[in-house]
Amino acid sequence: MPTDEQIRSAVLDLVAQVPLGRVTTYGALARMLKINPRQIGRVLHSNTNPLKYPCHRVVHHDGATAAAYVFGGSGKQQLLLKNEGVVFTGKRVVLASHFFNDFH
DNA sequence: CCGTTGACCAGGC
DNA sequence: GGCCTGGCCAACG
Repeated sequence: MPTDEQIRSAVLDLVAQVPLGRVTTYGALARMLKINPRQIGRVLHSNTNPLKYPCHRVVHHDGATAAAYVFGGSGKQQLLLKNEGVVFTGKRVVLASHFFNDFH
């Protein structure tokens, strides 16, 4: 059994792999690590380190941005993503063209 | 110890 | 797509 510390670093490691202009979802990460999606959110929330881990590239399963993004809310997260060239349809990311799944 | 909460998700309407 | 419901499970008070 992996310790929660291993889980934590595994999540952050995966997030760090998401390239510029691409995104992934909480659920996708959760399935990869065989854990509950809520744990993903917990890890990202308790480890706000935007400089090292691009947590703004993690969105909801439907492409919606995180409501409680620590840096300034979903609006700020959208701004950061748009800044990387991510295309939106209204309030949600176009997952069809930006979803990243080629993890190591 | 226990009820509540929450950076979620899938299914049904 | 939107709204509700139930399930999930660790963290918090």
